Amino acid sequence: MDYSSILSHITRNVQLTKEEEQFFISLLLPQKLKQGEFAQKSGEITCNFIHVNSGCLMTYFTDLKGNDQVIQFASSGWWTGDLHSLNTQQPSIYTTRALADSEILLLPKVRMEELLERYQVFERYFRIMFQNSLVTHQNRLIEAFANTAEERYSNFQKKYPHLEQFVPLKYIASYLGITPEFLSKIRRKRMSNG
Amino acid sequence: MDYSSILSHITRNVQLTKEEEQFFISLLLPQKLKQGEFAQKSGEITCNFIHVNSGCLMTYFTDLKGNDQVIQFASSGWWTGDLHSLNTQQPSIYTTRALADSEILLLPKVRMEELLERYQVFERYFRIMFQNSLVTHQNRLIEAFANTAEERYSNFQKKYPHLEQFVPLKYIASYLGITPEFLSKIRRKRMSNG
DNA sequence: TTAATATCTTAACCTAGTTCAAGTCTTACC
DNA sequence: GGTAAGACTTGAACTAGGTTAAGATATTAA
Repeated sequence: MDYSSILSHITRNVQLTKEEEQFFISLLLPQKLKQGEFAQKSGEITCNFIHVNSGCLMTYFTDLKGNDQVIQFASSGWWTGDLHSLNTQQPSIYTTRALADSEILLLPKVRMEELLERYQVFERYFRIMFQNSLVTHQNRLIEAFANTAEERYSNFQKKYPHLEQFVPLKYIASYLGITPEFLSKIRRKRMSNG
Repeated sequence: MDYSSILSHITRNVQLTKEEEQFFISLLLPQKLKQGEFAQKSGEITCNFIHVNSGCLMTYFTDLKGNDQVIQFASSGWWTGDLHSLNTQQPSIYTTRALADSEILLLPKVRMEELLERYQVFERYFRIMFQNSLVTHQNRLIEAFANTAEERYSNFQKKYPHLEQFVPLKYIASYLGITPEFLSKIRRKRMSNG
């Protein structure tokens, strides 16, 4: 397994010594997923924080009516998984699944705690990472309320130009908070208007 | 100014020595706001991270059409402000304003950096705080997509029972992502159905 | 190659939520 | 005390987006 991707993402924010790098890598469990396979199923307790090394995963939530609601797409360089379940060790309400053949690195909860205890630089790294992630989520919230579905679709395409090629449209619709039928309408309207 | 509230919120997550407590407090700038006054205006660069000691603040975003979109209410014990502007030192798109007479504590960006440099325990505190905040934001996102306006209003009332008494309804409507008119309708329907 | 299954689109009809305009109730201020 | 301004409600007309159901296009499996 290639660790250069995850290390370069970390060293964008903090500097690591060789020792810190080595220890960090020693904690990670590499795993390969084929398209459609699960990294985490809802109902299970989340034991690992997940880093995407290559490929693409999505996390979704199945509501009472049985509808899947896509919360997040995660491609190379992203952390994903259910933080709430990881923190509280309650069963997760989310499912995380590979949209393409993917390589992921699992950081088990107890190992992560060891890491944070031992090398303070990782407290800093995760503080910065969560802080940035929070900003992203705030933006998505504004996006969801202030824009129409069509605007959200445009913004999605700008932001994730590579995703649309291999993510089924129904999941994109779900991510945008609309039905696949309505996304179809938007796309059709676009075609005729140029 | 009384620092027991902020200290107790911190020591819920990490332990502080007397020295760390003292240093932390020495960085804070107390400020009193009367109802309606601004803690931060959009267009300005955010210099401070804001902690609410008493009272209540709201943060909103004014979109291109001139509509205010309420992002967050923050009452005693909450951190608020614009993290994106604080990080990047670009002008903020948010306004933060007192909904009631309030006491706030400002932690200036440079002081915060000093603090994190000097006492690692605060890296840990803010890491945990941002991590929890992220979970809250994820939940709000699901809430926004998966529930009707009426369900969101019910959940809001359960979650913030004290707010409705002094927050103007139009801001609650904005927080819920609907128009004041439609909130009126929901309330009316509720009355007649019991 | 064919059946089977999942994805995507179309169209008719339906509803949650918006827009706009008017009217009531407070609160604040000269 | 009168009037101005903001907050809340009401109702009628409208629209973004949902629902249902059917058909068209992949994609997969055998």
